[in-house]
Amino acid sequence: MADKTTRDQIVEAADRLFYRQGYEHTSFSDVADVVRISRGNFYYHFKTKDEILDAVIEARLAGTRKMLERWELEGKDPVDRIRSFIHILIANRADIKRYGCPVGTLCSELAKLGHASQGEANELFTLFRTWLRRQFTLLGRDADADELAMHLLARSQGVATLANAFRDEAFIRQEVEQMCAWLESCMEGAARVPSRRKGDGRPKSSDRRPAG
Amino acid sequence: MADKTTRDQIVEAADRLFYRQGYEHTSFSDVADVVRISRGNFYYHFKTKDEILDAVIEARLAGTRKMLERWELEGKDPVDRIRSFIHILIANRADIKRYGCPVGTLCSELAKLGHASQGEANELFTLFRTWLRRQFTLLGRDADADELAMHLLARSQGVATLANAFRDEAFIRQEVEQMCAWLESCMEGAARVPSRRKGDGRPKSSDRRPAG
DNA sequence: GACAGATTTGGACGTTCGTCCTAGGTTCGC
DNA sequence: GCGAACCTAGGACGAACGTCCAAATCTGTC
Repeated sequence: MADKTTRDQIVEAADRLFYRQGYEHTSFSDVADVVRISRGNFYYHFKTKDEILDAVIEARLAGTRKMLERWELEGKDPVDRIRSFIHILIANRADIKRYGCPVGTLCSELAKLGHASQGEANELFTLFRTWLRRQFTLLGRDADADELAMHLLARSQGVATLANAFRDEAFIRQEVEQMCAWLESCMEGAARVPSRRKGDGRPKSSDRRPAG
Repeated sequence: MADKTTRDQIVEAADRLFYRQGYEHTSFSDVADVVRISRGNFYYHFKTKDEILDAVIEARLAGTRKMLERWELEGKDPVDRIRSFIHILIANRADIKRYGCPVGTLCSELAKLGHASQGEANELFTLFRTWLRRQFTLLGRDADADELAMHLLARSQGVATLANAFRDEAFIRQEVEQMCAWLESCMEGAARVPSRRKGDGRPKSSDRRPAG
């Protein structure tokens, strides 16, 4: 902690505060109080508040990419990897209950503000979307991989929103279980996972697709 | 429009602006510009900004209750009524794409602000939850009616969040279709709808429950 | 037409915000 | 141990905010 640069400390504190209080509702003073620097010091590291936001988003993007790579390596097959995604709801349930989803709430807020960095923030969603899509493609669901990815993303978002509103962790567990069951049912009758090979002539996967 | 009281006009304009820009990001001046009154006039009708918010929430609650009653009357059976709920996503797709869900985004914002009116805003969710639960109960799903209601609420929320982030109306249609299919599959093998009678000794409904 | 109550006006007030500047301190190569 | 580059402190600045008030205007009644 002590050897981190001031800039990193600012970004880290801003990240946490933006998540907990929202971007607009977090002031320079709030961040300064946490990092223990003077308000004027910000201007040396960032010219505007928007620049801090961009740095925070960039940090989150980097963290997310790293996490997805880890899942990619650790998961023994796509189903297992997708389960990793679903289970972040469990891992972060306490924060989600109190503050909602970090991605969803940020994107929603920036959309309302008409903020210029909406696109960058949405990239966070796209990261998950693309990653999930690849997993479903690997499972032989080429035709509707994106649809399935978006479906799963949406369900996670909804769970986070309601868990936050009702302050209900049990609901998270409940829905996570159902999402995992849905994932299993998705793969019923699907061909075995191709380790690496592509285009192994599997029949079209659109014969049966429980996507809801 | 002309014969509406100033107070009603304020609430109406604030409602729209809170939805589109967020509560905190909407100033007295913004509302004043829309209603064409001076900023000072607010104090005559409302003592604080929070009071306006409470009035807006109350108006939304009243509107929602009325809508639910209408669905109750117009729907020929619970499945049909639940479909009405699902289809608000279609009816409001343009607004949802641009501003997200009015309920979800408000609750999320107030949660981040630590605002005192969180409870009142969440009551909007509870209204839907209770109504949906009753519909599922009428369908004979007593045991998991609340679970099903929450599930549907969550999915709607997720759809709204993603449709907003990706500015994607097609995704709304896609998911609505799947939700309707899910609703049908929910009722497979379920007893016929009991018109009014309660406790007709139907067997426990937990034998088969596609809730995900 | 005068009066009383309801409504509206425009601006003052104090606070907080993001931004910006300047002066002082620290670090490190030479 | 000196100078340059890096970093920080503290406060000034104007703008915007929510709040509040005194005066002006409107409305209906007698």
